[in-house]
Formats: sequence, C-alpha cells, structure tokens
Amino acid sequence: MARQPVIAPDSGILPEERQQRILAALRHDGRVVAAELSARFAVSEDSIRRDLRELAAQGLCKRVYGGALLPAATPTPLKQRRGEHSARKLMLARKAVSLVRPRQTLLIDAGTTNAAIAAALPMEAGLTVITNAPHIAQLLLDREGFAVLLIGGRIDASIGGTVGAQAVEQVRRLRADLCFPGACAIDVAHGLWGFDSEEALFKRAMIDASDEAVVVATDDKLGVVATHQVAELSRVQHLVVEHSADRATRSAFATHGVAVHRAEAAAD
Amino acid sequence: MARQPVIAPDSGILPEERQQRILAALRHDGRVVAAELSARFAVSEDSIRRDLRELAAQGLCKRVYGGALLPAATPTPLKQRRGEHSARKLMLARKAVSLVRPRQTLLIDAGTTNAAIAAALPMEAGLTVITNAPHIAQLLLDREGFAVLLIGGRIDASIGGTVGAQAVEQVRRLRADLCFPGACAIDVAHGLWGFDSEEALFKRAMIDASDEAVVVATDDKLGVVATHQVAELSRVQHLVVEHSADRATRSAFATHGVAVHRAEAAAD
DNA sequence: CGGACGTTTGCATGTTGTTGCACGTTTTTA
DNA sequence: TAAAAACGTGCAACAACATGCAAACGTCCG
Repeated sequence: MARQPVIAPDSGILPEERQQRILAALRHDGRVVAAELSARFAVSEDSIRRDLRELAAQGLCKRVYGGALLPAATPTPLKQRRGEHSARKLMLARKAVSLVRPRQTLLIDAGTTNAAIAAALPMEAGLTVITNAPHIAQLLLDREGFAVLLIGGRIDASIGGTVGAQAVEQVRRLRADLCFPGACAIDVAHGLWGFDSEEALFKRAMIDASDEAVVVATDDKLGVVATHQVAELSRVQHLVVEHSADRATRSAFATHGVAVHRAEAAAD
Repeated sequence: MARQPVIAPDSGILPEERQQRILAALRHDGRVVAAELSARFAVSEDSIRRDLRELAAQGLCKRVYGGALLPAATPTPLKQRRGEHSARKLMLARKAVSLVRPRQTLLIDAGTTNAAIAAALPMEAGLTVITNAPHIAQLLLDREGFAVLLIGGRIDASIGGTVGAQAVEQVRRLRADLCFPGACAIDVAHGLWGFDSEEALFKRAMIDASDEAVVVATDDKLGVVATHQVAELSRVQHLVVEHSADRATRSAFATHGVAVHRAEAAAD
C-alpha cells in the first residue's frame, strides 16, 4: 500500500519551536495530552511522543501515560543552597558590610547572600535591621546587639521570606538608610531583575523605602536579565562584585554612575 | 454479553494526573471516599481502588474500607529531638498536636514549648501556621509541607518573637481555628498570665482571633499568677499538662469547663 | 547540477499500560 | 445470622507506547 507522502510541515513550524510551544502549554496548564497536541500541531502522535520523550530526558517534563505533566517540583533547594558558595559569599559579605556605618537602619532581603551579609554585620554598632526572612531575623537575634524588625505576611517557601501585598504595605511605612535587595540578575542597560513577580514588587518597595541601595551580586548574575524588572540601574547606588568579576563589566557599571566595590580574593 | 468498550478518558484526564488529584483531595480534606472519586473522575471504582492501592504502597495514604485517609504522622526523627527539647516538653507537644486536625489554621506564639509543638506537627496535613517567632517559621519552612504566615513588627529579643502594636494589628486581621498562646502562668481563679505588658496584649489578641485556645503548661506554671493578665479562664478551651501534674489541680481546671489533656509519661 | 548525508516525519509491528467486567472473598451493617 | 457493600484477582479489550524502517526534505560538497 502506498504510504502517505511525508509532506513538509504545513504550518511551517520547526520541530524545536514545536517543543517550545509544548513546554509553554505544559507550564500554562500543568499538563499536556499527546492526542490534543497531535491535533493542534497537525503532526502524528508519534512525533509528539518523540518530543515529550526528549523534553523528559532534559528534565523539563514528566512523561506519563497519555501525555506529560510538570516535573515534581524539587522542594528542597533552600536547605541545600544554604552554606553553598560559602567562601566566595563570605568575601562578598565582608565587602558589603564595609558600606554600613554605625547606628544605621538596614533593610535586608531574603536570600543566601544576604544571610551571609547579616552574619558579617558588626555587633555593637547600634544597627537596626528590617528583614522579611525569618532565617536572617533568627540569625541576628542569636548574635545579639541588633534591633530587629520583622516584615510579616505570607512566606514563599522558595524565597525563604515574606512577599506579597501585605509585606509591601509594611515596607512602605518604613524608612531605611541602606537596603540590600537580593539580586537575581543585574544588567547595565536594564537594571535589576527578579525571577518572580511578587518578589520583584517587594524588592522595588524596599528600594523605594531606602536612601541607598546596595546590590551584591555573584558573577553569574552580572550582565544577565530575568523575567521581572525590579528597578532601573539609576536606583542602585552601590554594586558589590566578586574579585573575579570581569574588568570591562565593572567599568561599564561605573560609567553608569554606580559605585562598584570589588571583594577580596577568596582564600580557598 | 458484549462488554462495554473501554473508551478513552472522556474528561481527558491522565491516569497519573488523577492520582495526583486524589492525593491533593486527600491532603485537603484528610480523607477520600472511593465512590465519590469514581463519580468525580468518571471512572469505575475499580480504577480508583487501584489508584489508592498504589498510593498506599508508596506510603502516601492509608487504605481503609471505603476510601483512604492521611497516613499516620511520621514520628519525630531522633535527630530533631535530641538535646533540642527536653523529654518532658516532647511528650507535652505530642499531646498538644493530637488536638490539631487536617487543614486547620494554627496561631502559634513564640517560646520553646511552642517550638516543640511546631516540630511535632504532622507534615502533609495541609496546615496553615501563623506565628510571630522567626525560629518557629524557619523550623516549619525546613520541614516543608506547611503554609507559613509571619507576624511582622519589632522583635523582642527576650521573647524571641514580634510583639507590640503592629503585631497586634496584624493578628486582628486574621482568623485561626486553634491558637497556642505560650503560657507564663495559669490559674483557676484568675486565668492566663504573662510576664510582660506587650506580650500579654499580644497573647490576648491571638486568643481573640481564634476559635479555640490551647494552653500547654509545664508543672511550674500551674496555679500561679504573673504580673499581666492575658485572659480569663473562660477563654481557654484546652489545657495540656504533664503526666506528673497534680490530680487535684487537673480536676479544678476541668470543673471550670477546661478540657484537660494529660501527656504520656516521659520515657527516660 | 547531482549525489551523499543527516534530519524529520509517518507508518508498520510488537510490547506495555490501563480499564471495565466477572467472580469469589472479606468486611460492614441491619 | 443474613444481606449488602467493598474488596482483590484474573481476564479480555483497547489505547498508548517503543522500535525499526523508508520516504521526503535540506544541506554540504564534488
């Protein structure tokens, strides 16, 4: 029997593009059905299955009978992330802390880098620290000598601190000398970025409530952007980078009016 | 007789997705009924039974006649209870946790006894926990499976949590099923007491925001008073005491309408 | 221009997974 | 104790799956 000729994809859609769209549909609905995808893209179910198999091999979806689901969310990143990169982050934190002066009020975002900064803050400098991260609050309580204010609200487990409307509202009623918004990404042209919408809004509120903003960024966060903008670069007064940070990148930020501070080399 | 043809799932739901939804329903309600699931997903009860059997094999549910229940709470790992809490507080916490039902919202005050309770709470019971103590919030975040809300405000270092006007105002906007106000002292005639004025006001706000109050008290707190009254005894529905608590004292509270729960004897 | 090569695709084939039903057993209830 | 409900198991039907293969298409050279 004559086999149906294999025609070129009528919609002109490329295989890789199709996979991206499958992924988008998966993330939108939480699940995809092979038969439905076959109809939507006008290809055989075999091709769809091949796509799903490939995506599953990359860990981007979980293959199940009849289609695919979102992969089981890795629920344990925070505990593991803590203590990671400790030597490098310690040097960053030491440099960041040198910007703090006695009796100032600090606004410290959640995050492992910021936890390192909190751990490096000088005791007996009469500092007041406002934070949305219970981990950082507890850390400062244990060290004693700090006045600690907690930002309330719903805690996002993946962030490790409170975000959302209630948290933003509380920050609006406060005023700080310095703030440390955790950076997900920072770029000369487009400023500061966050991964999550709520997170970005909260960071923006932090910056608005502070006289100066200090962004502490590991190398992998420099020159890249994420999905949600926090603020223009003009809202950032200080940038603390690792010793290994690219020289051209550093001068690029400096020419845009940001004071760039380079950490000492890690001793490891 | 012609067997009814095995048709494709009409609702387009994937088998594995169905299992996930069953699990979600189980964690939401604490129980599921096979017949109801059969109707909801438009599959035979046989398939539902197969799903439940499979989930039970993974320890994700407990199979019972007619449906399934949440698995028995995982006993607290030895690592956590070693040294952290005394054996007496552990027994108190276990008794206190037995009053908690799936999907409830809890209001937990700061304090070491309450930290023991938080550590003993069953995971995957869909609990929402509101607390003013960063230590308890962090503890629950690390254990995963809890929705955590933080009460913001100034942290009192000697208490280990937020108190004061801002914290009270936030509690007023919340509603909980159960609250655990840390007890400084409790007396039949004069009710619940606190050492600090701000602390007492906050505990009072907690009780006002909850349907029921559970006071967990070590022996040294029974029958004594402190300086600031929190609430009359009529606002306390449950009292959890140690195994060693005086019998006369227990019956005295019981005759005043308080349900007295006696913890098991400590094993050591 | 044309042939070799790799990629993508649909189809054929055999295998695996899922489902509903029949039947006998166990558990609950009246 | 008896009836009813729920349960487990084996079975057959059907859907989904993996694999191998050949056709169609694009690209890279000669």
